[in-house]
Amino acid sequence: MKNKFYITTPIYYPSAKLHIGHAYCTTLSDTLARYKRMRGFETYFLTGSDEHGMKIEKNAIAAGLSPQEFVDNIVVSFKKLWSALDITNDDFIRTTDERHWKTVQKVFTKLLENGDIYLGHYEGWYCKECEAFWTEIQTGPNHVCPDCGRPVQKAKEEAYFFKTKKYIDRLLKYYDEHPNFLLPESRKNEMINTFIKPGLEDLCISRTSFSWGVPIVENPKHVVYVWLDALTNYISALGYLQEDDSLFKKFWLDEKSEKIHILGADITRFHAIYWPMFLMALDLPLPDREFVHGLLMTKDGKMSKSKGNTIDPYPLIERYGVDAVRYYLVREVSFGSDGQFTPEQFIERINMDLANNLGNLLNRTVSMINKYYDGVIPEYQKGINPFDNEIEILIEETIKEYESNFDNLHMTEAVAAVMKLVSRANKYIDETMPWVLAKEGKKLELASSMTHLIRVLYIAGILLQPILTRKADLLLDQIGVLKNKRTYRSIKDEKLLNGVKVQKGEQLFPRLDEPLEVEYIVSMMQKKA
RNA sequence: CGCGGGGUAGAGCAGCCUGGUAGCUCGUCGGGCCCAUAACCCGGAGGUCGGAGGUCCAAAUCCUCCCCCCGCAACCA
Repeated sequence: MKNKFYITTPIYYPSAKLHIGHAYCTTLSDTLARYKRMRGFETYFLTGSDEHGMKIEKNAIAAGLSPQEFVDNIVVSFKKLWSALDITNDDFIRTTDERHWKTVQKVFTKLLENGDIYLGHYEGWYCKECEAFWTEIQTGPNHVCPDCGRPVQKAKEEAYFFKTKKYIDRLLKYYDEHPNFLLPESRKNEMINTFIKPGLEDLCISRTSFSWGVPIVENPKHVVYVWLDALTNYISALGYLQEDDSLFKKFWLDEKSEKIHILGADITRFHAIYWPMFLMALDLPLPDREFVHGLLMTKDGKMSKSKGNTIDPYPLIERYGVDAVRYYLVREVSFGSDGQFTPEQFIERINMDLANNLGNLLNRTVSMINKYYDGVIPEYQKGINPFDNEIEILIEETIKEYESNFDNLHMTEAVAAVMKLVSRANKYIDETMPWVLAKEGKKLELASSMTHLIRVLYIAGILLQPILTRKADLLLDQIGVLKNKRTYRSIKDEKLLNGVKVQKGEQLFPRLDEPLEVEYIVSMMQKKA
């Protein structure tokens, strides 16, 4: 059995502000990391930034800064966003970190010595004005620079290439033997049909046309080009080929560690084809799973800088709180599918699930315990009311469903299962009608009704901790759970809350005025455009 | 014929692999309740499952063709 867990997000490119799509990916990863920690796995969660390349070099010059100053500024904003979203990354790797450079250079040397790399020529369409190479497809039929619109010329430059052919068979075999390596499954077929079958080209891994990158020791006019640099972050952050490689041994080499990369569809090819090849060439174990999440789109399609339809997560966090935003991201779109962000659905999701269902259940339950028991929770007993049994069984089922869904990276479904239990508890109030039981003096039945509701709230509070990083605790505060009883191990303890005093607090999630809030979000979106 | 995903109730989605009463959330209409955040609970209406053909006792589901939307196409999660 595995007892360690290593999870990574992609490293984002600091050429523009992060939008809600980035927040989506990182929040889901964080939720998974928090879940694993809660389940007792020793967990290491990595995110970071991919800071090299010509685009950064150019943007920096335009801003009158050195490339390093330029990325330093933007990375501050990355870290600020992750902090606002309560992201619990253990490390933040920057490709400009010295430790990363060292590892990349040593990796390059190793591949060169092993004969996996050769010096050749890269041929492409070159824009003299922008000093940039473009591909056939990027320049379009008229062969113009996608940046400045001027005509481009065919040009050649010396470059190093990685020999992919050597590893294709091994890669296909790995796909076969590890059906869960690349998820969802359709992605694997896409890789094979689109990129491998038509004949995979060798990968260009160096450039001489710009200098903002990791210099190649053996030939310093070259810098390492994109993917060999970027993908290596997953092991450079753990200390691979550095003085202290204890984390690398613990989380990458140890068979008891599950290694998982979360990534977006657009970079699947690099993660699913080249990254395993690099690792094979280095004679290192491959990741256990790579999960390709879907895209969060707006009504105008994919969010992009050029379309100007990106959603900034900050105003949402400020106005609705980190819990609401995290909940929305995890719950609204099934992890692995594409989804659409609309202001209406954002507000409705918060109102329906968090205010009406969860918040209201807490509120009505605590009110009744105050009213009927002076706030002291009575003793839990099974099977008193006709519907008690059903609730008891559903609690067990919910926990099972939650675990198996989370373990299979179905975070959306895991949360949905919890909310289904909460909803069932709201119904249970109508079924048992505690106000009638109170009037008729049916003490045993009334007590049972209250304790079953409390138990559902307790279970929900614990299970939602990886998502509702703050409000889950506020919920548990209100039902009087001691801080040291908020662990996963305690959820089986039915006597836990006997005699505990509830503490009615503020509404957990106040109901939002939908038309008003939709208007606010829309105005915020237009301000950006 | 570039590759992939999709078209199911007013909106958003599941079901399709392994054919057999079309399901979920929201909205809508009617009712209930009074513990609660105009909330909660119950019930109803609303679908020729993108189109055409085929296989079958039986097709949303399998096969063929067509139409439409979206994404990717070597640095936008």
